[in-house]
Amino acid sequence: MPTIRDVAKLAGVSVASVSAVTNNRTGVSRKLAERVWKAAEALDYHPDSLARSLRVRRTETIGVVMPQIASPFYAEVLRGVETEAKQKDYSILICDSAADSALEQRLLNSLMARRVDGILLASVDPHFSAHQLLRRRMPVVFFDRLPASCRGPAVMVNNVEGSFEATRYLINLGHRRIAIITGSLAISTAAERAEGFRNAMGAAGLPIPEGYLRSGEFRLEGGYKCALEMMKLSPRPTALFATNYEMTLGMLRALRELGIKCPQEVSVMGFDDFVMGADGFSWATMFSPQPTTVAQPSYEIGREALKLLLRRIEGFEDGHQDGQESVVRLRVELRVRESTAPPVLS
Amino acid sequence: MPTIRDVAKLAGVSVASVSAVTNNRTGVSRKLAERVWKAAEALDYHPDSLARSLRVRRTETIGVVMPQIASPFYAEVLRGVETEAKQKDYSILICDSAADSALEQRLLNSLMARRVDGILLASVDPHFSAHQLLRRRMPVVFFDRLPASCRGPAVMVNNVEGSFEATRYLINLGHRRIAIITGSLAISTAAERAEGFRNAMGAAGLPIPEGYLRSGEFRLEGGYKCALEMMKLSPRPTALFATNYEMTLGMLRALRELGIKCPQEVSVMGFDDFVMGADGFSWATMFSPQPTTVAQPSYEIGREALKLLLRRIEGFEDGHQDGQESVVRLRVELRVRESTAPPVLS
DNA sequence: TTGAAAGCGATACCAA
DNA sequence: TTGGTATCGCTTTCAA
Repeated sequence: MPTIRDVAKLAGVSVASVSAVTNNRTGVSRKLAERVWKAAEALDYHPDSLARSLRVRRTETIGVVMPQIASPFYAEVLRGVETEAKQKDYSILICDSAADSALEQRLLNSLMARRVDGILLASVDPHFSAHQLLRRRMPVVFFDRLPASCRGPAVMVNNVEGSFEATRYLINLGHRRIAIITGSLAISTAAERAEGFRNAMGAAGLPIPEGYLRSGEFRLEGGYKCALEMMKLSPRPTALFATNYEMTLGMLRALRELGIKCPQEVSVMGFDDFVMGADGFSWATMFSPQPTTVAQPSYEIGREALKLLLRRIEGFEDGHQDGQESVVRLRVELRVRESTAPPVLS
Repeated sequence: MPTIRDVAKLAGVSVASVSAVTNNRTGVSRKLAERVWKAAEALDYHPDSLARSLRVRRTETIGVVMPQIASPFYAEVLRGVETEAKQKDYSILICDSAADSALEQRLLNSLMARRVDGILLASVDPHFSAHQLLRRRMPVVFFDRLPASCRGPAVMVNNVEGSFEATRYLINLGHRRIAIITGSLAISTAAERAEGFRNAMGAAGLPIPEGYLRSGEFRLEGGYKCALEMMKLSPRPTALFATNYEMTLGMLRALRELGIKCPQEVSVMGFDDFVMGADGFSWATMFSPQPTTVAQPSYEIGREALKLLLRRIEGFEDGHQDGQESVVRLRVELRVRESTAPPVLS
């Protein structure tokens, strides 16, 4: 691989000049620039960004750590991050922690060793401590969820209100016995969605019987198993509320296996929407029944998170570390489809 | 950020010794090692991998470039790559070319500037030339698809045979009028799947009428639009064969909108399976009807591709560039579900 | 067993 | 406008 020295030699100039040219710095004569470009081309020269970053102490790269890239929600967030990053000429390093907090820790260390300029994090660990990051002066912005001991900066959605609205929608349909399944309540999103549910039930004077609020894993299996068990309760719920994408699918699957018709016998309220890539087709239309869901602006979450991080990076460079508690809340939206209907009279 | 010098100073030893210790090299006294570790801990020292890579001329990192991470097929391939990489202590840089060949080029350049040790590529450009990579001595392994001008190394599936079997299955069910939709025939996977289809139809002495073989975009919309049009043909096909995941969904959606019952009125053969993350639940079970598909061993593709790349990287280091044409073909598997049935007699 | 010093490939200051 | 050279943080001879 040719280095800047090779180019300098071939062009008959100094390395400083080559550097000036390749970085389009002002104050170089056309003649010299041309010679340099020609030499660079002849040698197929490409600057080593490792060496460059080492010197300038900046990588123009940010790291993104999330629990599962394959999940449509996170994939869509990622699209938002990438879009915004491309505009700002930042590269991004994508890391999938596979919902494993030890792996997450390794990935964070690796990102810091790589000297990324900042990190976007949806931590799998609800007790994650930002201490290690702050100590190393690594700018970080949380998204989707906020660990208990952190106050920001973060980009999230208004989970409480969204969950409240969704529950109220079911109540307005006439449902009285509504059961909810959330992720581990240690995770902020799960706790907030449970809170919105409780608020709405309380406001309507409705009880939440034993077994009607379950928290399990934020996964397909979690929704599946919980739905199976909830359908054994008596009195049986007339509506189920699943608080993320995977759980929604799991519940629908359980109902199908039990031969319980949705929405005729039981309504299902889901969470997260099901958009597919750039063409805007919604996956929801592929399912049967098409799930009514609380849709998060995933793409926007990604964009906002990156914007906030870049502001924070500049802040670090300028020396002031304020804005540490700024939390951006984006609005969710109820998308009514087929899986919800008034309850059967009983 | 503390550097190796700071540690050396605090421990009262030379930087060379610190380096020796942190890299667990043999031949350092326990005493010295202890002093160094204590100092490193006290300072919260973490080696700069940029500087290290610059010096050792190796990053222990490989780049993966794919057209769409959000697609379940590629996401699953990625899981395979990550699993294998973790075992071998390699980091991976994930790049989403968003089916944009200019962006793909930028990403490749960025990866090379970052001095990754090798690249895994599913190029969006069927006429991609590996010239640029070879000239810069960058080891590359293609996966999923192989550009026309390249002969390997690559990891792919036996598309021709898989498509042949799938078509034969439909024929054995009694179908005579079978239509297929593929991606652009310039892409090797699409061409191979079309070939398997033709072979099977030919072997059975069946014609492929005008309009029965369409190639469009490898997307949901492509499958959707094609199915709409194929259903207008006369005579109308009794079975449709979609040759990737998104197209399969698009076709099912089109049939539903047209009010055409699947599989009672028209059978649909799909491609790619629908597994969801590590829990092994198949997405296929969420759809109605559940699609019969040709399942690719996506996860294995990822693992094999990484293994092959690592062998290739070692080869480059040892100076011999052979194995450039080795193509690994993995086997697909027909998974019969609900979307296929014998044709209605007419 | 430990340390001094050269060098990886860039950038940037300062002098010419 | 151009060039010489120190420097970024680390590894790696080679000599002590």
